[in-house]
Amino acid sequence: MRIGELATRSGVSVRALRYYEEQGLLIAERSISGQRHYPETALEKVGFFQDMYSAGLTSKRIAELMPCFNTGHTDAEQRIMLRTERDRIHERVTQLTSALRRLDEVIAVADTHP
Amino acid sequence: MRIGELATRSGVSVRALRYYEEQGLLIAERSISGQRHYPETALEKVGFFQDMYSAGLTSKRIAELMPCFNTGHTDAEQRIMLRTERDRIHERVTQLTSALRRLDEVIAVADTHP
DNA sequence: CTTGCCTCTGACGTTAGCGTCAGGTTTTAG
DNA sequence: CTAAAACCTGACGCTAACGTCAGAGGCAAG
Repeated sequence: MRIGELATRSGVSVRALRYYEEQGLLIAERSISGQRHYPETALEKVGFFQDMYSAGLTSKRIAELMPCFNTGHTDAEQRIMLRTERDRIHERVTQLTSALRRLDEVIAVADTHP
Repeated sequence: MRIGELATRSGVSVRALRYYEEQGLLIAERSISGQRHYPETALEKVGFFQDMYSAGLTSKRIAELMPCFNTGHTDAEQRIMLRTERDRIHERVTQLTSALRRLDEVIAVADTHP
């Protein structure tokens, strides 16, 4: 499929998809005229990118993760990085949960003092 | 206390504290010579800011929250905003948890295919 | 054929939360 | 008293993930 279709189906912008290619995340095949063509599997990858971005990983980190994601094979360094990111995200969940509690307290006070 | 002490005690930079003041979040009293002086309660507020920032709220949003945080009183509009932010954070926790699961899968594969 | 939508490559703009000088005053330690 | 350390106000820099033109080519329909 071409870039517009992938954009609408995956819910990201055309610009974002070209950006992913710039970053080495999602390199498309090209038609003779130079237009990008993506396989169906690109959809899944874009979803993975969104998850990772929303988890606070950088493009560079995600690029480093792609070999693992594609082949399921890793070296020692990659496994360390995987755990590092995992732990970072986990800590972030903890932080967010803490923020959530604080907001809930404020909300509770707001409800009893209307 | 002065800005340097608050910075070290709260773990944020002096620049950040001045930035908070720019954003209307934490306005210090001034000595005659113009130096900022903070009460002890500033520590708690800075912690609150950090929680909110880390939860993805903007300075503007946090500024809107401060009346609730300070006085415990809210109007209808503020209560709506509180719930909106709360829900946003909750959704983000869900996203992060999803990202965490994906990473865990990759890690699991990595461990069984060393 | 041509209309209209899609795509291409640059390349500059944006936003937020600070970092980092520069150049000058104030406070503190000895 | 003096030197170091801390503080002040601008003001420019930075990064990341795109947004947003501009200008030009590509492609299915009528």
